[in-house]
Amino acid sequence: MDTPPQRISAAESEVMKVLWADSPKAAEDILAILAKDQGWAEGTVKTLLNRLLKKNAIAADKDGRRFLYRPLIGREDYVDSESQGLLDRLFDGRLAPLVSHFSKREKLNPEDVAELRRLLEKIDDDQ
Amino acid sequence: MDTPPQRISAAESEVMKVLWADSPKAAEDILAILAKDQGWAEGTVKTLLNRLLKKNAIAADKDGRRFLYRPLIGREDYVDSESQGLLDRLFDGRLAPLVSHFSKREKLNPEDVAELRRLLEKIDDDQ
DNA sequence: CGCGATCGTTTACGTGCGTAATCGTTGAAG
DNA sequence: CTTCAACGATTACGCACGTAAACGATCGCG
Repeated sequence: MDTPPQRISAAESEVMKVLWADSPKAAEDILAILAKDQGWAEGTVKTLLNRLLKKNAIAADKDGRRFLYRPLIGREDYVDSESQGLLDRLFDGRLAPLVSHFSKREKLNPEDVAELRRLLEKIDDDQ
Repeated sequence: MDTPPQRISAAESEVMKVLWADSPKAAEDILAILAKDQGWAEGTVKTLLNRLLKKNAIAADKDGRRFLYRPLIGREDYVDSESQGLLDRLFDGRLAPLVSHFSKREKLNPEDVAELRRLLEKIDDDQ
């Protein structure tokens, strides 16, 4: 009876980020990282872990007296839905208008452009 | 004393979208569009308009007995902050990783690729 | 064997949001 | 003038979220 994928909030995604970087991890470790990076108190992190558990976004495997947490949903899937959502909302679902937007806004430095070019070449080669 | 730019919520952005498409507009017109597109009731739209007013995202100019609404913040600025936020959160603020993500996910059709290539050429020409 | 530290669970609370009903004002029609 | 309809303003309400404190179980140490 796994609940269908629910939405992961911004704060929750910070927890996911930690787990995606390296898992499984004990609550203590997660807490340590988030206390440093986000300045969150222990209770905050505990709550977020529980909400993620309820959403079936992570799993907790008993390891002796504590639990080890690991992500159930992949980072790729999360990133995918988030970015697709933005593209749909703002750019009619198309990537090019987004790039165009950034270039108009001069948010593209030469390095970015070079990397994009490399990417396009690679895509060409692949097909 | 214009309050610093506040965050525009998803529902509110639907109202903005209507105004960005064509403004100024009377509440009645906005309502008609959103009732059709989003299925919103009158009260809902009124509330959103007021919240946007409080956020200084739109202005209301008296036109006889009614008001005509117009956006105060530009669509470009909104799009900019939204997309920058996503890039920061998910792609370390860089555009290339996002494009890479989409290509890996096979979300790029040849048409997209062609358009991206055109864009890059144009950017090259411009500098 | 009891006690305290350590985890996880439960409860809490203010805020913003989505959605809407109700209130109050005011111009227009009779 | 009086009353009605139209419009904006105010109030409402449940839910998710960010943030956290309080509670409860449990394991290891003395």
